Amino acid sequence: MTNFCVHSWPKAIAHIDADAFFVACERALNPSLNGKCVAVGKERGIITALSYEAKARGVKRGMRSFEAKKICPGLIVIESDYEAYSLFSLRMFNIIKNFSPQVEEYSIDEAFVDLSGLRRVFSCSYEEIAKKMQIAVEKELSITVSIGVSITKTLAKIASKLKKPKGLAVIEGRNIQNILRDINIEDVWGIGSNTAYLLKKFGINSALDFAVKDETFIDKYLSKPYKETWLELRGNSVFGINPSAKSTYKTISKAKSFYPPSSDETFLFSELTKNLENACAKARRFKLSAAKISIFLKTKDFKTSGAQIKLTTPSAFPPLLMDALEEGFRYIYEKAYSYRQTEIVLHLTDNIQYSLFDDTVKIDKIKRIYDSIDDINKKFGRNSVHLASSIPSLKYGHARIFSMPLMDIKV
DNA sequence: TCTGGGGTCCTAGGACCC
DNA sequence: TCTGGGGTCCTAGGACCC
Repeated sequence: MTNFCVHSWPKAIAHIDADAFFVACERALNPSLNGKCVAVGKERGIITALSYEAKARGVKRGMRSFEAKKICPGLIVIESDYEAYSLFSLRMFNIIKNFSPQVEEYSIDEAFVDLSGLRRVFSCSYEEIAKKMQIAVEKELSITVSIGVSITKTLAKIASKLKKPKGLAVIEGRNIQNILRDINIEDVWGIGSNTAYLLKKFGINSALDFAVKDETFIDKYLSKPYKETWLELRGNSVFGINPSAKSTYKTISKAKSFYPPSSDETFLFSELTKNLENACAKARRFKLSAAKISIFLKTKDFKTSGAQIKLTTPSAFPPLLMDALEEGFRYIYEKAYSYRQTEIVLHLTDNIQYSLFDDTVKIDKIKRIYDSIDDINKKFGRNSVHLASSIPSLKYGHARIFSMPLMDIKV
């Protein structure tokens, strides 16, 4: 074991984490929800976010709504409204950017900010800068955030959780070990259940146990990401702040579970077709094309089988991907199994090149058809127009204006 | 917790090439 | 034909995150 000690502020990083964000947005829009047990996720019947009041009654994320209501009578479950939350998120990031240009939009309700050197600018301590950010967000958006300030991202993330909600905590270099002593190893950012299980076999139960392990142990048993986490816990900043807003994707996936599980070939294939159409629509919005598609079927006992198919020509138009989809489906589908989920993953590229052998005239026609389809779906809602083969999967779905047997269109 | 949906990064191992 | 070493690229799968 090695001890470590860090002095002063080699860097100052804040982690800002909104408190019960989705519910907070709903409350900002509808204050009558204040103080009540509230949860979001009505449309799927699964709790995706909940108020502290509901949490106190034992409601958990991922719980079915009806179960949650049993534990917590009077629980108000509302439909989630991602567009509204995204707007709050955007405004929250903009407020934070008034304090520092070095803001990483880590998730819809979290940001990392580099505050290094700003004490002079604001003529106050890092803690006081954080306090100002907290007040600014609450004043302008009527939502509260918790902030942690420390010398690495990993430590800042631990700090923001210490006093939630509406908390503000600072971990200074000389105080790291005292704080880490009380943090469970599985609560460290980057240490998941598998690694926590492994570490516990070596008697590492707290973040401090891990941080004081010597380097030879880390090198012997763990890979790069865990070594980085280890360094960060010891006060060596290795994860930088990435201030560019996310603008593209490497993969786009669409998955959908259903109940009861099914082994019906037509139904499963239509589910996949729908996944494919939704994924392609998103890819087209970002002007991306799939170079490869992955297809997954998940059985009712959570085993996954999958296939990957490389496309000769990258594309984001379902009709041009249907052969690949079918090929992959035939390869993995087995009658004997019941499946509970289908999933499509598009592996994307942004440079679309047509090979000499591709029928560019046909591709161009399909492109024009999809331009209108995207327009119609935008005006009338998702799935207004879709491939005929995805119809069986829509029988319990949303209302649709009309459907078009696209595959039969002569192009 | 018998498990929802959407992402990213890392690594080991195979293919292929001097 | 045999022998040996070393590099790059790609992929599938695992682990993690919110």
